[in-house]
Amino acid sequence: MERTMDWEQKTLLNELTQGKQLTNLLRQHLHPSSSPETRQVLLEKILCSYEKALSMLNWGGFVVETKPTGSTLESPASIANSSLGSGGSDKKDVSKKRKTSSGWTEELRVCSGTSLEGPLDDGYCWRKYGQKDILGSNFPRGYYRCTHRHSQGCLATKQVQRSDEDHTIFEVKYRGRHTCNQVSHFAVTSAPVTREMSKEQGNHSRKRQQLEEKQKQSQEMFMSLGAGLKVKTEELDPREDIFPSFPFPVESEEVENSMFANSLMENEIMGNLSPTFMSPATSESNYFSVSPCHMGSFGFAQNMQTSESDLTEIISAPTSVTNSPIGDLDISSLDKLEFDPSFPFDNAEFFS
DNA sequence: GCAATTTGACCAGT
DNA sequence: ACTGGTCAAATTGC
Repeated sequence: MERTMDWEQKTLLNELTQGKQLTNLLRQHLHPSSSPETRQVLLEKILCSYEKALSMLNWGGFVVETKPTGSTLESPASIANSSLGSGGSDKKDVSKKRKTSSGWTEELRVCSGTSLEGPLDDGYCWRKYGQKDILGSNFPRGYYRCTHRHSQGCLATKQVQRSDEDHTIFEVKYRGRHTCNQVSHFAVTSAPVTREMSKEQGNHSRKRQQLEEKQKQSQEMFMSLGAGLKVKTEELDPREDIFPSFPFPVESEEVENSMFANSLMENEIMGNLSPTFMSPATSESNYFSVSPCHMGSFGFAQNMQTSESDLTEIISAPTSVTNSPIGDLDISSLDKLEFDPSFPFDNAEFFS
């Protein structure tokens, strides 16, 4: 019902408020004594907040100018808020409105080719809210939204559908960005828990309760799947891709785009995920300390569509999965920092 | 009893 | 009119 609007407004308000607070912070750090990095970060976050807010207001128009610079700030919430009209249907504003495909920011293919069937989970808690038989598809498409939709107003959603060609492949589309504080251990540990396949397998498990169990499982799964996993991003209309707003796997692409891509990519492609960079501990701790834009900036991955198909093959699931949590962490705006040992989080205090 | 899933209905875009 | 996305009541499971 009106909740949708409330959330949007709330989110919008939060962004604007955040922008204001960050601006104040920046003002405080205008002193010469303050480090330039700090100011830079604050600046980016401020921009991030405002872009989010603006994009929210412009959802329908897809107006988000992203700067191909390192400080990829994009409008996260925009997409998320876009439409997932939550609950209220009777209200004219949002409700059961159907968004065109353009709303989907990312499409991935998760292939679990080995013993363990089912797609990898991205580490978030999803709640299924619908299923549809799609014309021309042998398998139904499942619709999921973030479990924290109501509690935290997280508007992230995803679609999962088994591939006709290869039923071991799950095509996953994401839309919206997680604005919840959810930090999944799966994600961190790259554990794949597959809710989307729950139906097919009749394996319904309540996440929290069985979290640990899953974690184990998924880890094993992950290990076994390892090489066999593939995560592909499919090309979308360039225009539609303006919003690369999805945290999870997409990340791999972003990494490619990012300035530090080279070095990182090398490592990842070679199968050496840099644990240091994405150590769970780091992720989580940073997650909270640097959350202002944590959902915000993954974009620009799309620019890379060029060699996507090839790269994606290379960029094995491990990478994306492993990274997913981080993606959520806000690599975007902090990307540089993440890799800058000098910057670190002694500055994190600013983001409280 | 609560939370998640299922599933038919509803709605809007094409 | 058809199709895809979402809602929400009913169902299921813990």
